[in-house]
Amino acid sequence: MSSSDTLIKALKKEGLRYTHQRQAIWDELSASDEHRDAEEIYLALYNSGLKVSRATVYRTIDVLVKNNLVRKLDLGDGRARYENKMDTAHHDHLICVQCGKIEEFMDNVIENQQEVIVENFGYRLIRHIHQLFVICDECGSK
Amino acid sequence: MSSSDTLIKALKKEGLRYTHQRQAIWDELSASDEHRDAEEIYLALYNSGLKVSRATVYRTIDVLVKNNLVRKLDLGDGRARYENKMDTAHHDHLICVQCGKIEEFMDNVIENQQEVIVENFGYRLIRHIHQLFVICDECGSK
DNA sequence: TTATATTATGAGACTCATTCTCATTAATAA
DNA sequence: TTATTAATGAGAATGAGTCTCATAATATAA
Repeated sequence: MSSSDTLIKALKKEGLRYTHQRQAIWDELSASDEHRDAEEIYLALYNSGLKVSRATVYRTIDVLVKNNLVRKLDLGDGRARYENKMDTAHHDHLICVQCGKIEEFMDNVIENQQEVIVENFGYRLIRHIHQLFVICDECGSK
Repeated sequence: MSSSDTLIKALKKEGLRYTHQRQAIWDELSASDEHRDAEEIYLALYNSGLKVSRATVYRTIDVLVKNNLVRKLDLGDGRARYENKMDTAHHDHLICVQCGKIEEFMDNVIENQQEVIVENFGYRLIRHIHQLFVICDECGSK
C-alpha cells in the first residue's frame, strides 16, 4: 500500500478531506525514522518550499496519531516528538541524558510482566510508557 | 529525624537558608502521600492561611526534588505531579485513564530486566520512567 | 544583641509549546 | 459548475512554569 493510500484510508475513516497539506505532512513523517518535534517537521516542510502553517502541522499530526500512523513521545522536556509508526513493531525507548540520542528496545519479559502486574490489581492495561534514561557508549567514554 | 531536621539538612547541604515558606511547603508535601501538582500545593497552603507565592512553591519544590525528598512525576498531561519520597521505596505508577487514580507498583523482574537491556547496549542506566495506563476496577465495572 | 551582607520572596511580566478563533480558501457532493 | 461544508493560515490566546527586580528576611560579624 502506497503512502497516499494509507493516508487517504485513514482520512476517509474519520470523515476528513484529503488535502495537499495533510499529504505533505504525512510524506515528511513517513519518510523518516527520526524522532522529531512539531517545529522540526514544520521547518523541514518550509525549507522544501511547502508553506504549511504550524497550526495545520499540529492538527494533522493529531489525526495521524489518532489513526496509529504516527506515535507521540513525551520525553519530559516540554516538546512532544513524533515517529513514523508504519511497518514498525512495538518498542520503547532509551534516551541518552547527555547527547539526546534515542534508541529503541523491545523486551518480551517486560511486556508480559506488565500484564501480570495490571492483572494482579484487577485492572485492564490500555497503554504504557517505558523510558530508560541512560548515558550512551559515546558519552560515557568521554 | 523530624520533618524540619530533614529539610534543614538538605538546605544546609545546598548552602540555602531556612525560611518559613520552605518549611511550610515541605510540611505540606511530607504530610501527604498524594500525587499533587504545584497549584494544588499552592492552594492547600493558601487555604490554610499560609500565603506563599506560586514562584516560591516552584522554587522550593525544585530544591526538594534535587535533594531526593520529593519525586516529580510527568504523566504527559502538561502538569507535573509531586509525591513525598521520605521513607518510601522505589516504585512506578499505574494511572487510570478514566478517573485519574494513581497506584504504585514495584517489580523486581522488570527492574532487573531494565539493567540487562541497558547493559546489552553498552550504556549506563541513570533513571527510568515506567507508567502503566489502565482502566481501574471501579471504572471498568461501570 | 545590633548592624551588615546576602539570599529569599512576591508580584507580575515573560516564555514557549500548543490550541483556538475566525475570515478566507479549497475539496467534495449534487 | 455551483453549493455546501470542511480545512487552512495568521496570529491571538492559553497555561504551566520561569524570570526579574524591588523589598523583606535570614545569617554572619562585631
